Order: sequence, then C-alpha cells, then structure tokens
Amino acid sequence: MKKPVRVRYAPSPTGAPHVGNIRTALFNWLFARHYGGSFIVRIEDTDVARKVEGTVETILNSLRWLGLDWDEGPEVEGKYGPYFQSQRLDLYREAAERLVSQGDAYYCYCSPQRLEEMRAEQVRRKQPPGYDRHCRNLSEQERKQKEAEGISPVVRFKAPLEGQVRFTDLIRGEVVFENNTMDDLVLLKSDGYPTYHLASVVDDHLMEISHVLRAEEWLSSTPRHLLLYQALGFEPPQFAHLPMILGSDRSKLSKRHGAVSIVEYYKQGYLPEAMVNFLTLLGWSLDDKTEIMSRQELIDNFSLERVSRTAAIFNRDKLDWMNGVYIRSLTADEFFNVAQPYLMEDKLAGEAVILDEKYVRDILPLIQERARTLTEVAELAQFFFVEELEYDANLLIAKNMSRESANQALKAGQQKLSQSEVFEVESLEAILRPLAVELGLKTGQLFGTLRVAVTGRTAAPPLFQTMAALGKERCLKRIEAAIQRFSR
RNA sequence: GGCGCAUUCGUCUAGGGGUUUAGGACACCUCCCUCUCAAGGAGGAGAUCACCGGUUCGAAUCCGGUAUGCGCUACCA
Repeated sequence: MKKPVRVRYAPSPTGAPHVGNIRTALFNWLFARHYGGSFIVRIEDTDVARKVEGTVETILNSLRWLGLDWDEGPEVEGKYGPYFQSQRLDLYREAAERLVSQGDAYYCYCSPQRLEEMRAEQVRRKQPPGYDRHCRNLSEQERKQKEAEGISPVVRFKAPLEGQVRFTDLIRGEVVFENNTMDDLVLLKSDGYPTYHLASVVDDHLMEISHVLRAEEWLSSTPRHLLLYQALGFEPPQFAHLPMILGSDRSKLSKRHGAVSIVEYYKQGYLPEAMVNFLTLLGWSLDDKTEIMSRQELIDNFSLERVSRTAAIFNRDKLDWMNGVYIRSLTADEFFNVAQPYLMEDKLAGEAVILDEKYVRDILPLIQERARTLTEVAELAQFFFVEELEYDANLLIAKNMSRESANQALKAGQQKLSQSEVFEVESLEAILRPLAVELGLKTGQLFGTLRVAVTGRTAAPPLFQTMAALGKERCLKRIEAAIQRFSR
C-alpha cells in the first residue's frame, strides 16, 4: 500500500526568500505535481527573535508570482492545520513532555553563559564543541532546587551514546552517522517554543508528510531527526537533500552576490516562466540537450533521480539569455501586458502609455526582440518617447563619409520623405534605397546617418520599422534637428 | 577540531565499464545573413573527467586513500 505523496515547503519568516530557498520550494512543488500529490506550505515561525514582520506575505507572493500554488497552508488551510508553527505550540510541548516522561529527554537548567563559556573552552582546546550533558542525570532533588531558583529550563534530547543511524537519502544514497558524534540537542526552548528539530518532526508526522525534500545543509541533522522519530514512535518520511545554490565565489549565497531575494528578480524584469525554467535546471536536468521547457514539461519529466548532487553557482548570464528567449516567445499583447508595469516606472514611457497606448503598442514589437529583461524595455525604447534627442553630432557621419556628405544625405532624405504621402516600411524602403544610389552612398552609410538623426543612436531597431513607428512628423522634425546641428 | 556531503570546459550540465577524438547550453572569438543592434545559421577556442593507487583485457564511469570545496557542529532555521 503506497501512501499519497505529500511534501512541504517550510520557510521561516526571517526575510524575503532567496533563490536557493525558492528553488527548494520549486522542487517540492514539481515533485508533488508530478506524482499528483499535495504541496503544503508551513510557516516555521518558531524563532521569535529573528522573525521579521511582513515576510510571510512576501514569501506567499513570491510563490504566487512563480505560479507555485499550494494545496494546504496559509490562506488555504486544510485538515492538517494550523499551518503556522506558532499556533501549534501545545503539540510540541506535549511531545517534549512525553519524551521526558519516557526518559528520552530531560530538563536542562544550564545558563546560556555557561554554555557559551564551555563552547569557547572546547574550541580553544580543539575539542568538538557540544553540550557536556551536565543536566542529563540530575537527581530529583537537584531539579527541585533549580526549579526553586526560578530557572525556566529547556528540554534536551537524550542522544544515544553508542550505535549508529543509517538511512537512504533519495539523492545521495546510504548515509551513516555514529551516534556518539551527536550531542543532546535542545527540543524545547526556555520560552516554550520548539526548535526546528522538534517542530519539523512533530509536524511532518502529524501532517503525514511522505517525502522531505530540503537543502543539503540539513543532511547532518537528519540522523537526529531519525532518532526523534524513533523515540516518538513515528514512522519517518523519506529524505532527499537537494544541492545548494552558491554565489559566484562558491560561498553560500549572500547579499554581496547581488540579487539574492527572489523579489529582486521580479523587480529586475524577469518572467516567472523563465525563472521557473532556469531554477529547475539548477540542480536538475532532463537529458543532454533540452533546456527550454514549459511548466507542464517540467512537471511531466521531473524526478529525483535526475537531481544532481553538486552545489551550483547561479549563472546570471544564462538567466538573461533564457529570459530573452521567453520574452521573444510572447505575443504582442502578452508582451505589452507584462512590460506595462515596468514602463510605468519610467516617467516618459509611463506618460506615453497613458497618453497614446497605440503608439506604445506599435513600438513594443521592435523592443521585444531585443530585450532580455523587462527593465531594459524602457531604456531600449527611450528614444521613442523623448521630445529632443541628445547625441554627439559626429555620430551622424557614418563610416567613410564626410561632414558634408552626411549633411547632404540628411537634406536629400528630408526632401524625399516630406513628399511622401504614406509612411510605412515598404514605402520608406522604396524611397530610401534608390536615394542611396542617387547620392552615391552605400545603404549602410545613408541609413546609418538617418538612424542617428532619428534615434540618436548607432544601434537601434531596423530603420524603416523605426521610422514607420515614429511617424512622419517626428521623423522630419528629428532630421531637421540633425541638419541644424551641422549648421551650428 | 569532529562528522557528513561533494569534485566532468569559466558557469549550468550529459554521461552509470567498451558506442567518447568526453556531448549540449550560457558566456567568449571568427564567418554568414544584414541598414546598425538583436535574433538566426556555420565554425572555433575551452575539460590530461581534482590527484594517487587498485579492480579489469578495458575506467570519467567500480573500490580505497589524499587533496580541495561546501555544510553541520546555537535556547537559528
């Protein structure tokens, strides 16, 4: 009899989730969707001191942005709730008390100062730091005495002194730990909150989690969790420890590596679909060539067997490329919709969207093919929105041209274009190509000069399309302005 | 210090004993297309598969050791 697949993403609300954390959420989600199981979000808010207001909402919004919907959790609920650990304190206390009465755990009255000094001393003597089990065998009398002193104790787990724990990690295979390398970890803190170890074991059991897919940093504490499952008489879930995501210097991702929070990737103009695709490929692969995959393809093909065991460095260049691929795959309407919020951030582009949406919609396809992020859109389109172009007049003089010939080309262009009734790609081409011949210029020279006159740049979308989008009036005005620059 | 995990082009990765002159992608370079840019196409450069030893007729692939990196070693998760 196979139990239903139930996996969870269990973030702690101590700040906006970083990409590694979100990648863990993504793998859990893909796993759940692949097997038709449940994806559960559980908020591990058991550290009162590190808790940051508002981050639960940030976490949920990040999941929503990426399209990672959850079947149980905040705002959805379900029969295994509540999904905030701070609302489940009784459950952890009961478990802790049960362990104490069973003799698998004990009250510890050691002060933080004592523990700190002890650790410092151990490190100094190059001994393995760890709790010295001072309170493990206190007599009833000693306990009463400490209690009378008003010390609120913590509950510690009695780690076995010998033997070993072995388990099969779904990604790494069999792993063995010696029990005597483990110290007596704290289960319940003196403020009544559980530590991660107790809370996750109790909840994973109560919520009937079938597979725990979490970051590699948890591998070392898995034997302790297994011991806890055993002491509590719970059947443990299956474990899979995912490779970590590292910064460019191979160290744990942190602020100095630039954008780490997933929110920043939204702000910087990445599409959720690209982000999902890219993040999945950080630690998972389908085969030796497939890279661009839709959400459904990812779900259909995802499997733990193809998850790699090595930590990966976040490669921004590749993300940019992939985001560009996704941007280009959008329809014009879709692109307008996704780009709009970013355009609104820019003064001139924002005004254009409000005053002349049609104009913006005409322009956008020219930008869509060139943008790699949505934040680049306003910048790439900037010349479409400004009243007066700013550029170095020398740019008007294309390769192997003189100031005079450039000037002449502008005047001739101005003359021809002003006579033209229609102002579309084909008609513009029909006018300007022959003009180059007429002037004895290469098309590149004439077009280059006109491009600078009309856009202020040497690199821009194709000339005729650009001019058609700008319209006759703007083009002639800009050419006139260019001619004025020469006469100055 | 102890314990654990890992180690294929700069980066993400394919590969699971002979099919491999180690494949793909990003980035880089050259050329083509071309009005510039972008996109696209064709090439190029880039990995003694961390190292040493073993198993084997044969090892990137299996085993052992070493090195290096990372993680854990909190009343943080």
